[in-house]
Amino acid sequence: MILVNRAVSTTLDNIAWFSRIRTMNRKIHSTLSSSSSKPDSLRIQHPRSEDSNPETANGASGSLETRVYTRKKRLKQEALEPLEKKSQLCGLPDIEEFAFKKNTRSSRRSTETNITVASAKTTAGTSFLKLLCFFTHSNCLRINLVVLNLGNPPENWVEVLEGIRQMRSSGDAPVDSMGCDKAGSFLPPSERRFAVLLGSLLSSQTKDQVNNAAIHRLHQKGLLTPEAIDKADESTIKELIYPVGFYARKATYMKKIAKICLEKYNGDIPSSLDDLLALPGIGPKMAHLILHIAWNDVQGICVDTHVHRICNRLGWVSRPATKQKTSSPEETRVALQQWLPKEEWVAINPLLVGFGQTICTPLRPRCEACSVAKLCPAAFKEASSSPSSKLKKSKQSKEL
DNA sequence: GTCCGGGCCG
DNA sequence: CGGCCCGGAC
Repeated sequence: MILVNRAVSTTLDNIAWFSRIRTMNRKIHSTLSSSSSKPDSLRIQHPRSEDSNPETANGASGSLETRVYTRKKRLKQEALEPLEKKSQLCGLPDIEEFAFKKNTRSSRRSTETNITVASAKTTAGTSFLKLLCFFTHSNCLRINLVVLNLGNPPENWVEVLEGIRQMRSSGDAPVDSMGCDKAGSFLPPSERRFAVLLGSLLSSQTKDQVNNAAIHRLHQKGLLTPEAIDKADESTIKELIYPVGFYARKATYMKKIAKICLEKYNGDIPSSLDDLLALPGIGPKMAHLILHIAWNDVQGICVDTHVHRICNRLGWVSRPATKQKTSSPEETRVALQQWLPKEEWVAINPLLVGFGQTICTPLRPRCEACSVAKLCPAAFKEASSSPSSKLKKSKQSKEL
């Protein structure tokens, strides 16, 4: 069985291969519509003959006989992805998106094959039309037709990233000693994931050591499972996690999340972005983090204030059609995802967080200690400002 | 003493 | 949007 998926994300309006997608989608469409309710078979040909890209060669050759299942398009509930909206306006036919729902969990990317069908360079950057093929755990071959748009990456970003990596490899930042990724690494999968979720919840707005200790105390009391949290007193949880910021709120969230996990997810944690976001106390930053760590699934970049601040200092992100800094982490996330290759999406967070803790600090960044300062537009410029100007009524006249 | 932070709530 | 939670870093 083969599942066909189209995931489109692009900022480009008029690229030649849009017509290719249209053609392919029409093919799929007509195949589907002629098949009444039953799934039908479909031939997808590799356009290798007209494709000069060497990557094409790594796929299976010839054609694939496939069965196609689709499902009706999911309702878009948020308007935050201008890219997707735009692509919808381009008049692409609605081949539905096959989203893996419940019961489809971990490790589905192990056998992924990445075939570039076409690529195009434009003033807006480079875009690829790719076929991503992989077997799911239930032995379905899943095919994703993906339009990847790499917007114009900033000059020298590779060099900058490499420089930061080197700075980070020597002096170690707090984030290295303990991220929530270590939480419960000794536990069975489902419990480990729950522990990861708790760790993420606690760790934000909190120093890592404090969070580490809190997790440790919870573990000692056997409170790393949804069942245990559900039964435990909220006040008990409060006391155990106490030194973390917002402990009262977080204890409440933990109770609610545990209950939801038990009732809706059979004691596991949600595996989709949307379902994670629906949990109380879980916003975009933590949802992406949890998806990375617990499910090894990369839907987006985990952008916290460090990533937000540093990307803006480096001039890596800006508001659409302007050169202004992005004003929120969410905006930064979308902008960053437009050009940063997906391979870096997971690594970028710990990298920049650590960098932000040690060198590119919010206040008075240590540009003199930064090896990539010469490539940084903001180097030696900021005495007291960061992306969000936060001088309300202050008398910030002293201090440098 | 003031500001910070992720997410929620009004 | 801006206030709120809460401890800790300036």
